[in-house]
Amino acid sequence: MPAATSPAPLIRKEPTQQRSRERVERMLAAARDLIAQYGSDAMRMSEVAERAGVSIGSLYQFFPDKSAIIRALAERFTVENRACIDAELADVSSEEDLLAAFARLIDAYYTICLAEPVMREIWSGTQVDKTLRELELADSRASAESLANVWQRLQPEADPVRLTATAFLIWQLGEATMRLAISVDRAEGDRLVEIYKRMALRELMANSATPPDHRQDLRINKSVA
Amino acid sequence: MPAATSPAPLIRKEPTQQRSRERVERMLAAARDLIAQYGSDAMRMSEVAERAGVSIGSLYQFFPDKSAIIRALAERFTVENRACIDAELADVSSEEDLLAAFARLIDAYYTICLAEPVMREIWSGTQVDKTLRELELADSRASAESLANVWQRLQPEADPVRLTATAFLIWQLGEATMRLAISVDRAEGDRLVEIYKRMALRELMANSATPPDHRQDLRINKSVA
DNA sequence: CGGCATATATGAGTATCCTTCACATTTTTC
DNA sequence: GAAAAATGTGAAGGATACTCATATATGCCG
Repeated sequence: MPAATSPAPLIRKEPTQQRSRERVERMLAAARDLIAQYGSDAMRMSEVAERAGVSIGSLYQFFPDKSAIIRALAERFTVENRACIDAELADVSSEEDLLAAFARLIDAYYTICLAEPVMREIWSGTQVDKTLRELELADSRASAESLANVWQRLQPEADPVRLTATAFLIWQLGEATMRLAISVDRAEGDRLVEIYKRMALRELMANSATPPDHRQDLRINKSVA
Repeated sequence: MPAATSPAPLIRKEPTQQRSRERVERMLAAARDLIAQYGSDAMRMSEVAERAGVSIGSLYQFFPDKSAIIRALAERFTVENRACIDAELADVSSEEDLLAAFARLIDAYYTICLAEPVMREIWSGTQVDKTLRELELADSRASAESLANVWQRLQPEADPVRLTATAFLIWQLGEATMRLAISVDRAEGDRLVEIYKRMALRELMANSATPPDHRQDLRINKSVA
């Protein structure tokens, strides 16, 4: 469990006055627009400042560095998503519910990813630095945790470690699929998401519907090297 | 089908003389060492030159920019892998063969990823720029193509488009799993690879063993937005 | 050998950014 | 209304990828 808490803060100093809060919003909006237009690499700190109508110094008063702005935007996105996910999983009480809810989540996530050029650019940008990656990982673990909890509730006798790991992987692969899907043309993207959905749902079913020792012949050699 | 050919060349001018060929090798070796030690971000062009015992100008005579060196290293890696993949898939003549070969490939790939700090650093580096991503994508498509071909041979009546898409996704998700697995601790990494393997193999079986309209109730809503 | 063309080598210099800092201005507090 | 805290400024600093005029080595032809 490396990097539990963020080493570099997302914001240097929380703006307390009304004026500065508005300015910070303008900075974020400017960054957002610039990223949407040219990608996070091409985003220049000086441009963000200019577009927001503030000086470069003000920018750095609140955001410790360039990646902090990008992370701040990404975080808003993921926070929104978390709410969506928890809402969707809240009233799951059977396996059919779980499968249906998961399928709906995938579709909803795909829709959002397609509609949000900012996220597309952030994730495909080269400046996806370690902190952003860690943020994404932490978020993914949290989302997977929600899924694993519901799942565990439906299958109390399943191995929690394995369930958690599976949920985490499913989630991570879901994100990988989304990034892939939005980077190819729409038709292929749709196809890929559809296939992923089938794979994930199948795994959800397999883990809950059958006793653990089903199909053990597949495990060719458990560990490598 | 965007970005079929590389817009930026991997090398500016192929070294023709013996002397320069050796120097280019030294540059690559130096880059390799520095990346292995501190990651591709921390790699400085000036350091590469110094370590290789050449001037900064010589470096730029052969490599158009920093990412070109990284890509050149990545390409060597993927070329080796391609050979490995094709060899493994060459004498597949039944579905059992295919499943076994695929499982072996995953394990082998995982072993390599664990053993190659260079690749670990390259993929986890922030400077995974568009060109590298495109290179990876193209390579992935090629590998998936090999898989799809074998698969199609075993299942002539299957839909080629879907088969190709599935092979591509399986491959891409395999790479995502590897990157994830080597970025967490070993025990969790092993677990994740194992789960991925199961998912992938299940998908391989499902697509070949059953008629297409199996479990259509899973397709909650086919297209989104 | 001599000389011309081509390939290769050099590293100080340029360009581009991110980031800092000393100082100015506004807002809050008492 | 004055001290304190928060906020604002932009020129200057610093890091580093990359270029270019110039120099040297190598191959080639007579």
